Amino acid sequence: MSNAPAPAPTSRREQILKEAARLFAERGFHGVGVDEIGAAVGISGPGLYRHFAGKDAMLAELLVGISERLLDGGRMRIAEGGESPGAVLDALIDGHIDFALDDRPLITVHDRELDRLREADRKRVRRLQREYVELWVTVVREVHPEPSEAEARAAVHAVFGLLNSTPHLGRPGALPGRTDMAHLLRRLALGAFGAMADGAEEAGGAGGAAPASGA
Amino acid sequence: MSNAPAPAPTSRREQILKEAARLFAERGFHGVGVDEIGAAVGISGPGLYRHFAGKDAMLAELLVGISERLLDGGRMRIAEGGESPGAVLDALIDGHIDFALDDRPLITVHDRELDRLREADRKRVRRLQREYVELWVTVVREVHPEPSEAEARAAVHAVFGLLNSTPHLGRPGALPGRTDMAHLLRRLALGAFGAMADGAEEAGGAGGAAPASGA
DNA sequence: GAGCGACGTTAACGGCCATTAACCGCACCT
DNA sequence: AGGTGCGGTTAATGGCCGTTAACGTCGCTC
Repeated sequence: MSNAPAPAPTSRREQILKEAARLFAERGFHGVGVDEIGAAVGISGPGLYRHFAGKDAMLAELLVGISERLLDGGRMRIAEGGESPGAVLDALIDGHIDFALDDRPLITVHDRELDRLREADRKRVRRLQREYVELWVTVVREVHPEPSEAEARAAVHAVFGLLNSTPHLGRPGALPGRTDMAHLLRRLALGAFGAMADGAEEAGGAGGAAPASGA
Repeated sequence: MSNAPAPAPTSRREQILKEAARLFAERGFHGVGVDEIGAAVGISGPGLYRHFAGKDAMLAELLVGISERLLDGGRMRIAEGGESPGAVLDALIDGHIDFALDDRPLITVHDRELDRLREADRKRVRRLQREYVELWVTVVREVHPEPSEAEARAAVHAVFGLLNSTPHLGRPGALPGRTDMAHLLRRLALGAFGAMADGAEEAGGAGGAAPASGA
């Protein structure tokens, strides 16, 4: 309950959340004042309190929202099931890349401001994150059974770091465009997972276990 | 006689910086009060002003310090020159991993609080960061000449994200120990760079394509 | 054509927090 | 002894900022 008020497609709430995400990403939760957030959507200061209980509530809704969307997306892709575990992993990677490229500010805020939440919300977000990670770990281990679970989990975290690196990129166009970037990130991620396996089996079977599928 | 006030090697300043780094990493620059930092080193509150001009000064010294150490380390390893470009890249990676594993808080603060600096300091830090990246780009392109410079640069950023992922790891020991972690990260990084190259040449060589050199 | 609820506005209030003031004691030198 | 200065202390001070109050205005429905 309590949800589904938003009748309109892009309600005021969503507009506020979007701007808040951008500002939080740029200057940090504590670095942004409510007046700024208000100004960003054309209203000023305390007007925000008609839409949110407080500044904390905005952050909470942002973080929970991201985590849920990531997890739901992951579950969906797994449920759809590809032709092989490798295809599912590809789908997970592509999904995460879309997210990282399209919602940079959210990604930034996501792993930066978690501790500013109230205990309850923080636990909820952590739970969602953990489930998302475990989703990946499961799939990764189907594709690459050799490494230990601890290794696989660490590798998943590392690949998240890799995929989430886009926000750190400098403004200038000294970088590939969106499409090229997506392809590059996908390759890098697959390469990393492949190397995780290669090292673990030590067999020297460079074959890479035919990790990918697509294209 | 008072117990060793420790005028020793690790001066009060360094002690303060270390604790400040930890706290900034945990709760963010704005999230930490000077009283907390003071308490962490046994003195309280404004006593810090005997050692630093202000809270900002601590952050500035931290960020400049990290950036300089990273860059110097990188330059040194390049100057030493390995037996091959691949060996140099290995050295860069190992160096960065040591840093990431030993100075987690610093790494966290490093790419989180950059914008809280005064214009001058921020520019300085950015310059150092950029030089460090370019160092890597140069070496990477010697090992893997095929990809464009833009791709190589993006890949370097991504690998930084991968290597810097350690701070995000949960407390529990559900993860590899330091040594295993270092080996794993190294493999992942090399795998990513190898995949960057594989994709660029389109050779279709599914395997690791003998990415680096090292062991 | 009155009433009401959604949405804003501006003006306090109150707390937190970085920074400064004013003051202290010990170590060390002469 | 006497002075100097470094490293601390506790008590203001002053500003920023989240939040609340009190008050207006549409636009809608009965």
